[in-house]
Amino acid sequence: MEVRVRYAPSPTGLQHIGGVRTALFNYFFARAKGGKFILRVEDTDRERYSDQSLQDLYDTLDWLGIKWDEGPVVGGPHTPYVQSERLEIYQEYAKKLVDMGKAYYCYCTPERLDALRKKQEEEKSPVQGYDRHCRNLTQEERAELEKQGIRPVIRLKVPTEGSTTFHDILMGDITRENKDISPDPVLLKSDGYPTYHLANVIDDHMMGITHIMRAQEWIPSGPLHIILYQAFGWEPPVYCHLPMVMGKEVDPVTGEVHFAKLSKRHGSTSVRDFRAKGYLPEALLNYVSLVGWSYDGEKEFFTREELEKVFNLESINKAPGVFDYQKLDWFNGQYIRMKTDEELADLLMPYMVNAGILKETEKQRLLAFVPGVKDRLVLLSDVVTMCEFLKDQGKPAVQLLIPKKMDAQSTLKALELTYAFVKKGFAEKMTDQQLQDGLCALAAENGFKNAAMFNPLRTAVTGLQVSPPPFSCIRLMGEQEAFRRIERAIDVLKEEA
RNA sequence: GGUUCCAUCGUCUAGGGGUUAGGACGGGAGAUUCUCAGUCUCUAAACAGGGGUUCGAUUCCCCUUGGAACUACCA
Repeated sequence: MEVRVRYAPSPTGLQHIGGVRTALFNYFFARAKGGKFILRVEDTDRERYSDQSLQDLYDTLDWLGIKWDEGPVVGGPHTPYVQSERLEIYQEYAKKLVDMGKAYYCYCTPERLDALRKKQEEEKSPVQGYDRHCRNLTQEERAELEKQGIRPVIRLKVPTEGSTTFHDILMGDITRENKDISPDPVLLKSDGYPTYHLANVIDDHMMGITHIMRAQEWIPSGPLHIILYQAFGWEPPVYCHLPMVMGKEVDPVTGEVHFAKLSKRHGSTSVRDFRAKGYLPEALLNYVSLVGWSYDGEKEFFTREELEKVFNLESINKAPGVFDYQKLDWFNGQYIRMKTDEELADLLMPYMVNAGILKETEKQRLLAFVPGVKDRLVLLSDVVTMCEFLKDQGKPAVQLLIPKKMDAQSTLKALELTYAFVKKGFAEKMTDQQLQDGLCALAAENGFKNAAMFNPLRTAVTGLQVSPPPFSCIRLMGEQEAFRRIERAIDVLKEEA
């Protein structure tokens, strides 16, 4: 049987790491099995829905290179794939359940439910949730409430006795006493929209989903969904609950470490933010795939294409995993280093333009600068701070120009020699490597250490003591400006000497 | 509180009845180097505790402890 899996997010916020991990695992599994990956938009929460969230979903999957076989935009045999366009289906099936005596209309007001909840909390009642007030209303009582114009919800009749078990490929059998299952959850809201439970079960069935891969936070509702499948007389799909992605937080006061669902963490975990900071899609995809899944414990670099072949359910971990920002950073640096200068320049350009450092047309300058920063970048956005030196700080302080164990006199000599050489080198269109080798040779000839040549040059050109390689900096800022700054530094040294 | 799930270095993980418990990030040390990075080498660091089962358990079972999730007309 063909594997059919889906990613079914709710467009109520930006796509975050946890969601993307679920999407990825579903997608890879489908590809590895030669099956179909379906995208379904679960936009049944009208209060929290936003168009931007939906757009963000598409943008994110697109950025990661994840294409869906069926779903919105691309269509498919089970159109529509957007739940708000399938309302009649849910309503019809909900009514069917009522007709079969497996669900019922409930007229309880939000106020009554609130009061109930509060009371249960105050009394520390071991029983929580709906009190099944409307479960056994008579025809007359219902007619009366209808007359009052109350729009009812439809609730599922959860059996009060016995237990329900479902099988999870990772976790094994999971059983819950029916009395512990959410008492008669709402299936159809008073606005006519379905809740997750209803819509999810109906769509998964109608769309022929074979494997449900979702986060472990859904385990508690597993039995509930089984009851729904049974009520409809449908065969439930295979379940595979994915370990959660956790965030680590250290209390700044007590120093206590604590963990929580990453999506509940403060701070940015949206993919859009990662993207904006300059994480590469291949790095994020690679790292995220390794939270909760591993290949052999050794190999950890995977392209998307490799994962599409090699991903398997058996190697998914059961325990939740902590999202490690440092390791992600490391991956990002590694992937940056794998880029060609040309590719990296293209990736960096938007950051330069955005920061007002370069114009779109100045790619050649950036290209000349790239070799100097490639090994230094962790995030693409780091390039902006690495261009700090472009700002003219004015005359450099003498102490900054003079390297350790040298004086103004010798530094002056070194910088003059360096300047003469650099000027000539640029005039002769030497490469960075030639310039570097040449300057080292010059240092040796004159009994200077390399640092005696490079450090004053760096400070003269950048005004800083830490910077990308001087020649790279010169290429980015332009020879004219660089030479002006060197001459100015020479003047400073002359005054001192 | 109730219910359910989980448990190998700080983190992600490999392994599995008999191993020097392996790798990676991060940490530490060193090398390279014009600064910072990067790169290379070395290194410290783990089977939560207690009971079983067994000739032998980190591995299988139970309990404890710890962590997490759920407990909405949100998904």
